[in-house]
Amino acid sequence: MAKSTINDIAKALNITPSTVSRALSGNTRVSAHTRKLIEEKAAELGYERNLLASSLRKGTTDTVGMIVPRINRQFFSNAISGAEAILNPAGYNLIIVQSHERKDDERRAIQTLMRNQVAGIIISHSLETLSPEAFDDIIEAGIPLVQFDRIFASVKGAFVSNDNFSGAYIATKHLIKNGYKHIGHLGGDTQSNVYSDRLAGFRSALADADMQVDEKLIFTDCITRDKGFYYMAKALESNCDALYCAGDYAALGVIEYARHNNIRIPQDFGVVGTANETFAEVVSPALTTLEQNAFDMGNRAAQAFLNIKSGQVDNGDKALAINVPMRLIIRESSIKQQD
Amino acid sequence: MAKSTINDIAKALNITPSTVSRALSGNTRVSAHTRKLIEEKAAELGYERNLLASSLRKGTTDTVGMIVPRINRQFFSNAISGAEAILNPAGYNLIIVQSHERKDDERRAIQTLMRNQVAGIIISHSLETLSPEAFDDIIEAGIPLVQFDRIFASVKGAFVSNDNFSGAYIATKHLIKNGYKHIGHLGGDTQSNVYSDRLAGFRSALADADMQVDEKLIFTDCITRDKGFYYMAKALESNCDALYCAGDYAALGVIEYARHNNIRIPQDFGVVGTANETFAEVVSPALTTLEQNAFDMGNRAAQAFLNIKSGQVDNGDKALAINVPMRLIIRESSIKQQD
DNA sequence: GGCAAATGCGCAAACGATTGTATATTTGCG
DNA sequence: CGCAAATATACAATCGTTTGCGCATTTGCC
Repeated sequence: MAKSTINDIAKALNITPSTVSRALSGNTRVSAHTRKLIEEKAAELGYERNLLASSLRKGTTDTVGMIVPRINRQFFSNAISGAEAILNPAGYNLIIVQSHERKDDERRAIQTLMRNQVAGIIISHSLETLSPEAFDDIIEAGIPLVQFDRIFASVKGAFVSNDNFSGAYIATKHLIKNGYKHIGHLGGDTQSNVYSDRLAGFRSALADADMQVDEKLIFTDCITRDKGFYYMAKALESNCDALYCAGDYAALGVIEYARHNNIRIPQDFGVVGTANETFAEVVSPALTTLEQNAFDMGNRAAQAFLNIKSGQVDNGDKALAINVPMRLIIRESSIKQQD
Repeated sequence: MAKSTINDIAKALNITPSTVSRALSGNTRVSAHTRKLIEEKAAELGYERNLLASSLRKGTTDTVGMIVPRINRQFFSNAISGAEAILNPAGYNLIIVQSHERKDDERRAIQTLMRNQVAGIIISHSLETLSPEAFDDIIEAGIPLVQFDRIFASVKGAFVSNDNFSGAYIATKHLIKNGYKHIGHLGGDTQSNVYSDRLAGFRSALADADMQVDEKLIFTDCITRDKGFYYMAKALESNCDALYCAGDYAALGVIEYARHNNIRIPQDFGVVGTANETFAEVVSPALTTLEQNAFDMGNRAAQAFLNIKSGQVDNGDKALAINVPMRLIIRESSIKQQD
């Protein structure tokens, strides 16, 4: 019932807490005999080390904080699993906090984590966060910081991002190769590296194919299903015949608009999404989409943290800047068929 | 850079740490004048309270641990958000751990949380966990415990579950009303309350309609897409014409099998799923499904924790046993049409 | 003006674990 | 056997906060 401490064990055995501590923390000089006694007593009393006390004394915790906009997105939940897969074996616990895409929540999350003396912070910032002062605070406090996916380039320190530019380039190229002629883009807020890079990749692919970019076909606040539906209508007014969407939800809206209006995908209209959400494979027609290797990104972000922690790389050093390739998963929605 | 402490503030102001502590923690007897001085100095030094030290001394933390099988399921991520929505305003932080449906991971998670002296634990156990000894440990250690969704009835203490029985009953009834004659069930491991209750509800609905239950049409290890696909074939061999599935992924497998084999849903075959995963609305035909109000459940679980914490209810008391109703969302896949 | 109550703050002991240093005991070796 | 070295344990300080107690000083009230 009442939690037991090393002092209880010490008292019961008529020895000092220091010996108990040493015995329980492993290797230091304690005789095999007393060690055995201590271990037995500890088991008997159901002793569990109080990590608060331990961390306070040691001045470091084995907890890493991870802040993401929302955990109910495949991308982020997989990234979390990827980070876990590295951190747990390394003896760290991961604590996960959602910012709900809100700046204030994010700030609060950072504060909470710092007050809890986390060993490091891995973050993908909320879309509402436009300036990263809070991030600099983290580094200044000497806490290892790793940004992933959504990056503030101005912040010192490690980051792991998708190669959004190349991904968008490939996706757009794919639409071009399939014979679509008037290709548009449903993107997100270009204040975010994610969306500005995707837009840039889109433009670049068209330029390389000597195709004109029609600015009327570029929408930069379109990452939801509703918006996708809405802007699809707009795009059609400008004779659009294909869209590269920076998000699958927007692409879904596009597909639904097409279905409601008897526009045949992929024959009359091509669409490529981004993220490979679960529904992408299942929706009809199945959605061609750019996959982000979320698990891998979480993995690398965690690895970057470990590298900083182990002193291989300074916190605040840009040495750990990683761009993870994206992969185009080709399905039905973008394969133009002759009829 | 170097983190500052109340001692730093005290020294700078030539007062004692106790006064600083009192000033910073609110109301106690500190003059307005010194309080102001302290607050200014704290801001100047960028002071952040060290929660480890604080909690150690106070003997309690403001952190609640939540253990779920996986965060990348709509149900669990929404339940987490629901819990957050209650706990954050109440001054608690939520730390989330995944068990990955593994018994050992779950055990480790419990241990970690307890070592971190969490204020309480909210858990939906892994499917691998068949006996709940670890749960009793939690209560014995005096830590408030709330089970949600997946419940061990033998464990003392609060729980919040779906009303799986009534939900399955309604879903099955719906298929009956739509004229399906030979209805089967794709369920999960009946060692879990979730699936045994759904199976019971299914049986009960058939019984109340004076319909025979064909045991060959009941499958109890079928909650994945692949299994759904596979058992759909089996079910058809026994002339099945509708399935109530205890999970949407299995229902998806059913739909895919039907599509590949030119079986028309809903005309020739009816299907109802459970959980209302994102794809349910999007798949074609759109899937009729039983919605679990995950957010609400998380909410109530958190509320139950608060009730225990505030002393309104004893930890280990069954008084907080809540069954949350499920709601049938009727879509295309179960509406038998005459043709 | 005198006395009780309230106020403001310091002192010091916790919370539970870790760890540098000191002390006692044992061991090894010539 | 004697002495140095190694081993096993104890002592005590420390991590940063909180908090009961105590002592001044101020305030309020008759």
